[in-house]
Amino acid sequence: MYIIKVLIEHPVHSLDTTFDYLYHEALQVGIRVMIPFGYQKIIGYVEAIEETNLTPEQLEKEAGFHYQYIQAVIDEEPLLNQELRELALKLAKMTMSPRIACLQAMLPTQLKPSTNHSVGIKMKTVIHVLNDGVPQTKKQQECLQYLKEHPLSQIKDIPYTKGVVDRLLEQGFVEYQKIEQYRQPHFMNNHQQKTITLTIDQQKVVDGILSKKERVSLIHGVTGSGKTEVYLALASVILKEGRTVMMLVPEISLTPMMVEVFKQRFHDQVAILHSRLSQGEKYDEYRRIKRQEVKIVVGARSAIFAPLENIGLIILDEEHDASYKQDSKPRYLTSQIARMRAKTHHARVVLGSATPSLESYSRAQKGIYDLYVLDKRINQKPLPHVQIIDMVNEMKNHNYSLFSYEMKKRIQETIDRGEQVLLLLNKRGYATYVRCQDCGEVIKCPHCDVTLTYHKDENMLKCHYCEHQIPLMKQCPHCGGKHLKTVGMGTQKVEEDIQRMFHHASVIRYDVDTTKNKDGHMKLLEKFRKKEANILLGTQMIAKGLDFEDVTFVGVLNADMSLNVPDFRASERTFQLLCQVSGRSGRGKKQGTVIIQTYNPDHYAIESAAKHDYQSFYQQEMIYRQKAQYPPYCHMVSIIVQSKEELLVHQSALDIKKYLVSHIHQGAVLGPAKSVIYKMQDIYRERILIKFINSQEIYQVLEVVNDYYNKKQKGKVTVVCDFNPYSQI
DNA sequence: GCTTGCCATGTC
DNA sequence: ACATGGCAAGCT
Repeated sequence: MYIIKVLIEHPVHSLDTTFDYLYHEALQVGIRVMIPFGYQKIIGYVEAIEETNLTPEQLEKEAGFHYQYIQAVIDEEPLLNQELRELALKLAKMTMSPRIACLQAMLPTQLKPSTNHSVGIKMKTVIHVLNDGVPQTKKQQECLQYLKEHPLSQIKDIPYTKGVVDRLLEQGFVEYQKIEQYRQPHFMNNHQQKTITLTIDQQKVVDGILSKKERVSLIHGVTGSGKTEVYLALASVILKEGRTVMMLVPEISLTPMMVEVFKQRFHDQVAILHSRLSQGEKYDEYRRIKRQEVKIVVGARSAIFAPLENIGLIILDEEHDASYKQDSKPRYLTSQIARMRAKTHHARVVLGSATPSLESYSRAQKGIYDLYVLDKRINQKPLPHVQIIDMVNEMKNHNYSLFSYEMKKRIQETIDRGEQVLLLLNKRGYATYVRCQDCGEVIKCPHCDVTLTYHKDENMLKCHYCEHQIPLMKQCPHCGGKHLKTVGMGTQKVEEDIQRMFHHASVIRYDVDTTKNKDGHMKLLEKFRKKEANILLGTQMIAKGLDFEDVTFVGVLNADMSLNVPDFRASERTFQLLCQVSGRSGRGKKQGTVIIQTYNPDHYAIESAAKHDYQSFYQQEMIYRQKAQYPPYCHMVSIIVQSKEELLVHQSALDIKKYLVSHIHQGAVLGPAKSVIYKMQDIYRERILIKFINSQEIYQVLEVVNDYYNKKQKGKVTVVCDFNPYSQI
C-alpha cells in the first residue's frame, strides 16, 4: 500500500499542504490524479509518495482521520521534469504563493491541475427516485412528482427547497446518487528562408555575446537598429551547438513581427505560445516542446516555463516592458526566472531594449551584465525630429482645445501629402465621465472607487474595473438635478473631433474597445496599412511594434498623463512610451517628425525622450531614485491588505505595520495608505511598502504575517505580498 | 411547514 | 475553493 501526498487544485494558502491518499501501487511524482475532497471530486497533483506495510485501519488509527483512495490516475508521465518541479517550489517561496498556483502558472490550461478545464470530468450529485408512495404534504407530493418527471436532476436545479427534499430523503422516497459528466477538448494546427547579413555593428554584438558563456548581456539598441537580426544570428549559432533557444516578447498579439521572423527563419523548429491561441493549439505546441520536437520557443511571459531541455540561450526582447511582471499569483518577474533557468542550464541570457529598465542598465554599468550598444538605425535614416509643445502657452494664446496650433497644422500637412499620422492619446484618467452641474456630484461605480466611463455609442455608463454598467440616467442620483454633463476626453470623443477638424481625414480608433473582439487588432491595422484611413488614433497600444512605411508624423496629445501617476516608475514609463511612439515615425524611406504636447515641457523624461537621449534620462532618473531611495538602490515589496470590511482593513494594516516596524531592522516601512483604487469589486485595499536591501530578513518576517492572515485566521482579511511591484493596485 | 439568507466548518 | 449543515428570522 502506498500513501500518496497530493496537492489540491485550489490555489489558496489555507490549502497549501499535501493531503494523504491511498493507492495500491506506486505513482510517479508530478502526475495528476482524480481524488475525492470533501464533497467534491477534484484534481490533485502528486508531490510525494511513501510505501507502508500497515493496513488502512492501522493507518487511520495512527493518523486520526479517514483515508480516501485515489480514484483515477490522469497522466502516465509526470507533467513537469525535475528542473521545473524544483523551480515551482522556489517560485512559491519567492513570491509567497501556494505551490499549486506555481504549478498551474507553468502549465497550459489543459494540463493545469484544476477541474475547470482539464480532463473535463465533473461530478454531480443527482436525485434518484426510489418508491412510489405518497408523501404527507402537498409540497412534498409536488416535489416528488417533479423528480419523477425530471429524473436525475441536480439539487441546484430543483425548484423546491432543501427542506422539502430533505423530508423526502428522510422518508425514503428518494436518495442521492453521484454521477460523472464528461467533456472533450478540441485541437488545431497550422504551419509554413531567408539569409541574413549582419552589419558590422550587429556582428560585433553577436561575437561579443558568444565569446562569453553563462553571462547576462544587455543590448541597448535604438528603435530600428536591428536587434531582431542579432537575436536570429545568436539563435542559429546556439542551435548549431545542439542546444535550444527561448525567445520572449512582451505581448505576442502586439508584436506579431517577431513570431513571423522566427517562423520564416526556423520553420517547424519553432513553437509559439501566446494568449490568442486556442486552448487546444496551446496544448499542441506544449506537447511538441515536451516531446523535444522543437528547438525554439517564442512566447510571452509564461513561456519562460516551457519544458525545453538543454537551453543554450534565453532572450527577452523589450526587457523593460511591464508585462514581464505577472500581476496575479504567482507575482513573478520573468527576468528573474530567466536567470534562474539559465543558471541550471548554463545558458546565456540576452536582454534587449531601446530604453532599458534602470535596474538592468545599472547592473550593466556595474559590470554584473555585459553591455552592448547599437546606436544606428539600419536604414541609415536619422531618428525623427521631435518638437515639444508647451500647452500652457497654448492656453495663454486662448487655445483650449486638445490640439495645439502646430499639431493641427502638421496633421493637415501630412494628410495633404498623402502620408499617414499616428496619434497617441494617453488614456489614463482621460476617460469621459459624467458630472451633475447642479451639485457637482460625479457618477461613480457602487462597487469600485472609480468614476464610471461614458460610452456614447451605447449610451451606457461602464466601470472599467468590474462588470457594472447602467444606462445614462436623466437625473442626478444625488440631488435629482437634470443637468448632467459629460466631462473629459476619451478616444471616442477625440475621434469625432478629428473628423470635424481636418479635411479629408479618416480615422481608425485603436484601443481596448475597438480591438477586443477576435482579430480586432489585425483587421484595423490591415485597414490602416492599405491606407483606407490616414489617421490612427490610439492608446498606449499603438506605441509597440507597429511598422508602417507611410507614417511620417506622430503626435502625442497628452504626454503628461503617465507622468502624474503616484508611481516611482512614472518618469521611466513616460520616457519609454515617448521613445517608443516616436520610433514609429519615419520608418520607411521618408524622414519622420514627432510632436509632443505637454504641460511639463521642462521635465527631463520629456526632454530626454525628445532628444533620443537615454544617457541623459538615465543619469537624472538615477539621481532621483537615489535621493528617494527607490530601485535600483533598494528592493521593494508591497503588502496589500484587503477585505470587504473597511474598518477591518485599516485595523489589520495598522497591526501589520506595527509588527513590521518592530521586526525589520533595515530600509523603511511606509504606509499603510489607501490603494490608488481604494475599493475594487466591493473589496477595500490598503498598502504597506517596504524598501529593503537584505531579503532574508524580509522573508522571515513576511512569512509570519502571511501565515497569520492567510492560513490561520482565514476568511475576513487577506494579505498579498508583491515583490518588485509594477502596479499600484 | 417552508423559505431565505448567513455563517462556520472540514476537506486526507 | 467549495459544498454542506446548522441556525435564525420571516412568511403562509
